[in-house]
Amino acid sequence: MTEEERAQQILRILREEFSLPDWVSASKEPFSSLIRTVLSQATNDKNRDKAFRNLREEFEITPKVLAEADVKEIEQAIRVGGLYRNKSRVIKELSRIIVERFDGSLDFVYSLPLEEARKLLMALPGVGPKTADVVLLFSANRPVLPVDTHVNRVSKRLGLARPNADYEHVRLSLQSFYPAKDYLAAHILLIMLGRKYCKARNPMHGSCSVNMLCPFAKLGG
DNA sequence: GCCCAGGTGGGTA
DNA sequence: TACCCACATGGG
Repeated sequence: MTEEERAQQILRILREEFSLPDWVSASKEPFSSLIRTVLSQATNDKNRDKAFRNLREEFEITPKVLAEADVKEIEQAIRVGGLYRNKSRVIKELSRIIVERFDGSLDFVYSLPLEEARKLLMALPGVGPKTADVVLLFSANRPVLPVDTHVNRVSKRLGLARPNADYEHVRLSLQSFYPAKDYLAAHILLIMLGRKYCKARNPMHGSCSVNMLCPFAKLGG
């Protein structure tokens, strides 16, 4: 079996094992997508959602409104999400930059060449490759496959990326195995696999191939 | 009480 | 370039 065939088989198994949530097909407005993604950094979904709801109750989620908002009020709204001092500063500051530099709009994510759009996003404070790629994929359906902590770990354990690969290498490796139409599904499904079977520090989950509960036990090594 | 969660940026060698 | 660390709440 070639690497490509193996990668395809992995995706097939994942599709059988997990069902993609409904929201996956809905594309989201890029600015609110960016704010949600910043709030999600190193935080669980529940707290991210609470923080986003609280923020939306206090403020209209637009660059103009958030650029002018009081940082302390943003802090109070998003506190439940954790890392709230950093994130509140980041939200205000990136909003200000979007107003001043991009005329208050992230519409460039739809139109600019992918690498340019990516660079512009990553130049915003608090926006690294993961956050930029999530916005590009989820709101503009651009062909990038975001690598979060689960995707990174699981990809390496399944041999979809080299063990010492950095963010870009993991992303390009995964993208080379799948057609662009599958990037979203692969991203979500690898996360679901990581959450369920391949915990970071649980020795029982040290390798998917030795955990008989894991669907990849049947793939071996 | 301890560990983890859909990262990023700043510092050090 | 390659690590190391702060950031911080809530849930299991």
